[in-house]
Amino acid sequence: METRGQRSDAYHKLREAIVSGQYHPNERLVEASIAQRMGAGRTAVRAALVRLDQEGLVEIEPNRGARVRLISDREALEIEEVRAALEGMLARRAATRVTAEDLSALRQVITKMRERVEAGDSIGYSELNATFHQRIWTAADHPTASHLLGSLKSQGIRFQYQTALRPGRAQRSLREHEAIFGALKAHDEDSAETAMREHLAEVLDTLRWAIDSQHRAARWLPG
Amino acid sequence: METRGQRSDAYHKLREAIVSGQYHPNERLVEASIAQRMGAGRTAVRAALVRLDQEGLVEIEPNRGARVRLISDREALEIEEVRAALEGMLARRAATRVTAEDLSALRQVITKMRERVEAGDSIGYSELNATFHQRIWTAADHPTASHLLGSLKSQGIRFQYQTALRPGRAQRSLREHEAIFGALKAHDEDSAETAMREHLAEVLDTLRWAIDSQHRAARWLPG
DNA sequence: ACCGATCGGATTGTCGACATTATTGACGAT
DNA sequence: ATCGTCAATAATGTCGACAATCCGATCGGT
Repeated sequence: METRGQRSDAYHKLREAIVSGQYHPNERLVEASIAQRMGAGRTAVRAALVRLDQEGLVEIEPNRGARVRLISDREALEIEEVRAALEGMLARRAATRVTAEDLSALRQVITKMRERVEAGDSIGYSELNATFHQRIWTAADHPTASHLLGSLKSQGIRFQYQTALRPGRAQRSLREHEAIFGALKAHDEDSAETAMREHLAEVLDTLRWAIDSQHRAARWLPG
Repeated sequence: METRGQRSDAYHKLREAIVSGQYHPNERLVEASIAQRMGAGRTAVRAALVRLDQEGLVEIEPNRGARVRLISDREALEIEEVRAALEGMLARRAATRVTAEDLSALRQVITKMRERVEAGDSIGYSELNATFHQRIWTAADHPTASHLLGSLKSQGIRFQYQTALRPGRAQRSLREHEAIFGALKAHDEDSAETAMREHLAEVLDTLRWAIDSQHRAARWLPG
């Protein structure tokens, strides 16, 4: 019964390690050391790397090994665009399918969000934001899109908190979430989709701003 | 210089074999026989299977091997929905980026499509349809979305030709493509997106119809 | 005749060994 | 001093062998 423990979760472990930032972008992932570090065989690690490569979290160059894939600024923006398109569709679907439980759960999340905004806790807000969106995914009952969104999310993780830095963003974001909630509660497909799209268009704008100001900073300090 | 040939294209070979229908859905993919059949080692085949599993074309059950994944009717519809959302976004982007060459290429494709419709050649039409859409992808210049669409397309391949069976579909489809072309030519983002969305909504409807009539047929023959 | 246990073939999962390939650093010629 | 060559090293890619697992068939008891 206690034979488990060495399970083939090398994939999950490694994935978690990358997403949580234990390995930096462009850092080399040497099979042997990883295998030792997590008590798995090199074979299992290899398989995990192949999966992560296909998933876009890792890049394998033939005969040159694997490294954590660096998501470029441009790509981060593209990911956000795809997310907007997909979540817009999901919001539409969710409008006709939300249950009472979904709605009450969403309402609770919004309440907590409001608290965080007032407390100035932007990282707490960010996490609530994620749960809000994911609750909509489940309400939309659309495994295909949800799967893709999950994968995209883990790729864009590096940029997740940068959008929270913009002054006044949290308040606006909160209002946008309230609008989405209202549309879902009214079971209004069109409003739900447009509200979600407008929200994510704002996020996209904020991300552009964050990336831009990052570039400005990079030019000042070293020059 | 001719040492190549044994490259690790086991993945590409196997993928092509599956997509082109050489292996049927739910058919078992035995590592040893595949390895022999394409002159690769079992290791390479294993890696290929892992990638294909992550890609959704193959399903691996631990200790029970791999089989060609069967895409359910529901999933086919979901895939088509995602495609609609993504291509709508791409059409919008393409509207501001199409070059003169893009437009002339698209015009040529439409001309050929018209020929096919008049000739009643629905499979030829289907192929032109694919090139039309893909040309828009490249015009949109959005690698992230294009990559996802390519992956989705190969999953839904089994349903590709079923939508052509509906009477009168080709004519309507042709008009829809013309509308998309007009919007792109006018560099009108909004019309481009809505034209594309309406087109794919029609495709989605046709797919629903095709699946439905399939079920009807299945009840008649054996019952 | 039915049902459960058990055995055998087939297939997958894992490991270690070895060949292949890049990369680094030292060396020597110009 | 600079460049190219070459050896040393480290990591990846591949293979064969063996263990673990699954599935079906056979067999014996009731």
